[in-house]
Amino acid sequence: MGYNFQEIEQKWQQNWAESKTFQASNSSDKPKYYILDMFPYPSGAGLHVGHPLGYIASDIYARYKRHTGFNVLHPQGYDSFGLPAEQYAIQTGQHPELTTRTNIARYREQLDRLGFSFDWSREVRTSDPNFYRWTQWIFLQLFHSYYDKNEDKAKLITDLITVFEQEGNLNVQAECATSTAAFTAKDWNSFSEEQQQLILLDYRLTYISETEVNWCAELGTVLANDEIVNGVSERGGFPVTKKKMKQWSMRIGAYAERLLQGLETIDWPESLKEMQRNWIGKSVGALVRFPVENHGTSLEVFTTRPDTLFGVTFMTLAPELDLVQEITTPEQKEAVDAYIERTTQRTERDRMADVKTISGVFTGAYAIHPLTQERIPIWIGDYVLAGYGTGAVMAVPCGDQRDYAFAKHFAIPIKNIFADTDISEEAYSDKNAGVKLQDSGFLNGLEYTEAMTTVIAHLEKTQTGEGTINYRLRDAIFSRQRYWGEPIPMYYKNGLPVPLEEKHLPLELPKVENYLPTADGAPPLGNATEWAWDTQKEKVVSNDLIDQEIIFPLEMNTMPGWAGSSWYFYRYMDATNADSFVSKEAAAYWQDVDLYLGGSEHATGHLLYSRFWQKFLFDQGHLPVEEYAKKLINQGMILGSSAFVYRKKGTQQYLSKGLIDGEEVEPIRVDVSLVNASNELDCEALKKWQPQFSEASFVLEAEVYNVGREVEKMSKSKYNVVNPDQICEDFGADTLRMYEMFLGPIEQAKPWNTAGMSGVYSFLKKTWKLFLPANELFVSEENPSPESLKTLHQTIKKVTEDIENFSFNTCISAFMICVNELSAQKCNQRAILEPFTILLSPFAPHIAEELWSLLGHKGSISQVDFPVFDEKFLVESTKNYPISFNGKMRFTRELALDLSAKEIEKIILADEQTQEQLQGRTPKKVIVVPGKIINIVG
RNA sequence: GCCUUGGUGGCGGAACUGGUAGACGCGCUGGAUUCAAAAUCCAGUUCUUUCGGGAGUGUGGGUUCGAUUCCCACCCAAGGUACCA
Repeated sequence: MGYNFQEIEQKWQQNWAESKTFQASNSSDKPKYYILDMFPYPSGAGLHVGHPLGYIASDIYARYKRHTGFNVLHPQGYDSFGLPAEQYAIQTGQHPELTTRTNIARYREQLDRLGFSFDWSREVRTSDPNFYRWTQWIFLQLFHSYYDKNEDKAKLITDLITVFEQEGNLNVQAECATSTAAFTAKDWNSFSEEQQQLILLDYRLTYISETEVNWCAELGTVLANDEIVNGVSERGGFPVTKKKMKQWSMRIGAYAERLLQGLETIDWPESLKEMQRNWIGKSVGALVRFPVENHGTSLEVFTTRPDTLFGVTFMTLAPELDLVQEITTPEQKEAVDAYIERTTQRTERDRMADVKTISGVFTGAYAIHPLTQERIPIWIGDYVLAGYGTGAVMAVPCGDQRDYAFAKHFAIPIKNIFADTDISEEAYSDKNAGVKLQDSGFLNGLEYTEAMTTVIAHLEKTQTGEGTINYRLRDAIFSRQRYWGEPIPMYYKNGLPVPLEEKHLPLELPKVENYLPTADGAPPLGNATEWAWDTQKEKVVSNDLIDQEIIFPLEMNTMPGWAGSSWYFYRYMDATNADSFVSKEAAAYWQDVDLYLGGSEHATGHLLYSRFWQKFLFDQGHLPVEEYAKKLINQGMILGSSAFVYRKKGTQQYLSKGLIDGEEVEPIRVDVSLVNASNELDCEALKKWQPQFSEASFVLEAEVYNVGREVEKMSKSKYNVVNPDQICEDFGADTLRMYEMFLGPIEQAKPWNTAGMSGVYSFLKKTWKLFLPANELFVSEENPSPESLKTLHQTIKKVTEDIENFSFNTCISAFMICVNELSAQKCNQRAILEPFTILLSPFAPHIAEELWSLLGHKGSISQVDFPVFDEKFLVESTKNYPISFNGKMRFTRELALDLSAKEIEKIILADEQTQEQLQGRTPKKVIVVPGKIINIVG
């Protein structure tokens, strides 16, 4: 019979499910360990071989941790809100919930087949009302909070109201909209309810504002910056334009500094931390005020180089700035208006396309230099962005390349304030020590660092500016014009948003007939007939009943994809709690995620937003820690290898790969299952695959049609998806698990190929044969030989170290060596085979369970203690004498310390083994380095 | 451009704090077994060679008795980011 993986795997998967082997408890004498995977979006294409990569790795680690005495939480769920299900609904009219359910069932089936040790009793789905009621609840908490800059934490908005009533906002240090005006307690108390609410909206951590958004007309929705790639939508590749809309936003900017600082406390990959740092984009510099000539106002600019203040020869404003209209002189008005008109018409895409083109217009106005009182011309130019800093820059052409190019282009004077530098070709933008300032008043002779502190001190003393810190991170837009997402629990009374109360959650998604935006441009929820809030009956009622007194329209936007995923990892701790998103006790027990595994593509999305919510919920006392994931590992994607056929233009003739040179052909992707491992196409199968190929004729080379290959992301639309089911069928889950780990380091992206599968498969067969050489268990109770013990303990050492380091590919090599050696030793002692089975069980759990039970054990192997490495079994044959010889010879450190070169030479010549290796030759040179190793050059 | 990571046989990839480069697997070659094939087992496999050797970890330098590993400069690839003042 041999190794019957199908029977074994089915048997143990069933056994685990029935005995609830992997259910975690929320209390235990053992230390806790929480290992988390990024939960999948259940797409219609099903699971492909890339998905399980991370899950296999985390499963190995979770199983290892159970073996080493931890109470392990290893849950799984589904990020089940999302655009694809909605797109599918638009096309087919099927409710997204229905398709999502079907997809989840399929995912579950595929996941189960791989033998994961998930605790499914804690499964979560973000689209489940029992889950999203808590997403909505967190949204309300954010709405009821503001950020106090003095205490550097989020506080309740009711506290802020108390302050306003007593002393107005004059002393309030809080994150708020830039437009918020100052008011006294008296003012506040005289404001109408409506005015008060509008002011509070400027302070809330989630707020409504008119924002310029990335609008994608084809998708009918707003996109976040990270959903846009190269100026087109990540999904579908549709054009994106700017549009002003009323949107919910999250004040993530309030947490910029803490998000940055927090990175120092967590063990995440350096590259990912760097990405987040860049995204937050902290710059230290100064705000400088330039009074505008003949105007009451002054122009405020942000600069990272206040030391170059004396080098300013012009100012540039972003064309969108309101101030531009105010200060433009009548003579320049026409030119300025024309320029503004031109820039607004240009889409983001156009603007990116010609970064090199320099454009701008003089406004006719002048600013007064705060230190020299010189008149500085004010220009506008679209290289200045309205959304960063103050939307205005002081231009120092000698020190900034963009300013330099602008000045050259418009023949504006350039003043060199850097002594002994050449700026005839380009600006001098380095901050090197040694370069002294000149022509810079009281800064003359100073270098960068000194000049910075001196000038900032001076600005602050003369009240013309101050040192400041600026962040690139913008507030996150939270509204989506989509159906398949969490409804925002708000209704509108007199145009102002009013939150629902906690007891009214969840606010469930209404039924709609049509998932597209309405004819008048409202989001899909505008199609719902039952989408109004009755404040008396406290329930959702029909839109027809809306009046101005008690029944109001509900918010029609839904939440973005990252809402549910920003906190789901706490729900696993207490998945069925109906009273809170997680109980205090469960959160106190599990605390945080010890190890989080997922792709780096979420670096500036999910992984940043979730840290933000975490800090907020921590501030409000709902969670015990400020960072939720101690350690994070990025697993690399498994890429697909797409296959191409080449159609001769305008014909039904397909040329083999080697024949396309010099021909006009169009490459067409074909399903990879139609191609064999040597890139040969099954032509008959292709004809049947799609109607467009039914009339195809093939031009072969050497009797076969060779396809072209290209490595790219695995995706249904690229026909390069390889699905794990067939591999489980042919080789078994244990082989697939080990093979995916054997493919290479976990962090690395790698193309999928099945070429090496047979190696892993034959390893498992050899393992089986080691226990059952003649289809029957053959195990002796004798004491094992020293060599077998040595092999075992070497393997224990290597496997333990490699698991701890997540170096699973080398770990599997160690297993292969071990089995080869034990086979060669004809080892069949229980004392060796039993520990070996435990070592193997995290990787190949099914075969390990089977062998464990064959060895006569009752119960699952999964909780058995992991074998411990014992050095005494490693026979120290190499202790005092040459480890080996190959032109060089190595001694232990102790020996090298004690002996001189001459003495060592004597030992070498006296040693029989060495003599043999030297084959009669005498060493030419002996090099002794005290405390190190000795080289003998033969 | 900037930031991050990486560059080792025909291929995927090993090599701990500098110490026998190429572990392990695939592929390939030869052999055993078989009527034959599959499966299995054994041996070989960086390149080069006049069989003594010689060269070799992207390129060029440097430090060291000794460098894939450390330092400098450059080239290339992947991912991120971009008129961010």
